[in-house]
Amino acid sequence: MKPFTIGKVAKATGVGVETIRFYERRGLIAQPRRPNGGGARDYDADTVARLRFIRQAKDIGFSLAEIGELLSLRDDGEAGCGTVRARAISKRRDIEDKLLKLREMRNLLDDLIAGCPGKGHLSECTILEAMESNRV
Amino acid sequence: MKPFTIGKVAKATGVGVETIRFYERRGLIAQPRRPNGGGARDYDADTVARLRFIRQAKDIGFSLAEIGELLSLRDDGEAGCGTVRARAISKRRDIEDKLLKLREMRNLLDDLIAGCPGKGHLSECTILEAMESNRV
DNA sequence: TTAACGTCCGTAGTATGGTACGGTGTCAAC
DNA sequence: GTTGACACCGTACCATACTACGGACGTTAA
Repeated sequence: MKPFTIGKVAKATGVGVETIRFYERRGLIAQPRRPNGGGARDYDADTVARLRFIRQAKDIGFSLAEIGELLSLRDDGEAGCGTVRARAISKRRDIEDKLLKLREMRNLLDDLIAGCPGKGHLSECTILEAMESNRV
Repeated sequence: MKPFTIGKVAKATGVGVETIRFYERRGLIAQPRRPNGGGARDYDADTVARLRFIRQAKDIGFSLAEIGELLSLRDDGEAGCGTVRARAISKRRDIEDKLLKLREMRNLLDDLIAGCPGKGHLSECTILEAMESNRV
C-alpha cells in the first residue's frame, strides 16, 4: 500500500504540514507509524478523521485544550465509563450554549437582511434601526 | 447622573477593565466621553451593549477582526446599504456553517451519551463504539 | 544521474488577544 | 487631611496557535 504521507494528509484534511507535526507534539494525534524505521510518517484513516475533527472543532471556537478533552472521550483508557459519560454531558452543554448564541446572532442578521432594501444610502436603511433595537 | 465608570462596566459585562481599554485601542468600541475633561471614562448604554455583543461573539469563535466587521454593519457610514446588506448575508452564511458543525458535534455527543450505560469499565462502554463509527 | 520535490528535525519567529505592572491622579469617606 | 478605592497611562509580559527557516536526507521523474 502506498504510504499516506504528511503532505497528502495535509491536502486531504486542509490542515498544514507544519500544523500536523505541531498537533503531534501537542499529543492531539498519535505518532504515526514509520514504515522504513524512522523515515517519513505513514498515517492511517483514523488519524486523518481525527485531524478533520480538530479542524471542525477549531472552526466553531474550541481551543486545542478543549478539543483534546473531546477527543479523550474516546481514547482515555484510564477513566471509567461514568467519568466519560459525565464529561460528554458537560461538553454537550457547552455546545448547546454556543448553539444558542449563534442562533441569536443569526436571527439578528436575518432581521437586518429582511429589513434592508439593499439600495439607497445608509440613512434610509432599516438595517441600522433593526440593529439598534435588537441589541444582544 | 452618576458616571458609568470602566470598573462598573467591567462588572456589568464580564469584560475585564484592561480588556475594555484594549478594545478601545483596537477601535472595537468608541472613545467614551470624559465628563471632567480628560478624567475617568463615562460609558453609555450603547457601548455596554456592544461589549456584551463582543463577548458573545468571541465565545462562539469569531475573531476580533470578524467581530469588528459584524459591528461595522451598523456603524459604517461610508458604505451604501447594498454593501452592508451583502456583508450581512455573507456573515449569515458563516454563522450557518458554524451551526451545522455544532449540530453535528452535538448529535455525536448525544449518541455517545445515549449509548453509554454510565457505569462499568470502558471496555464494555458503547460510547466508544459510537465514536468509532460516527466519525466526523 | 541529477534536478526537483518531499520529508526530516529543532528552533525561532509571528499573530492574536489579552493581562499585569508601576507610578500618578482624583475623589469620598472617615 | 489622610486613607482607600478606583481611575489614568504607557509599556511589558504572557499564552495560544501556529508558521517559517535552514540544513540534511530520501525518493521520483526526466
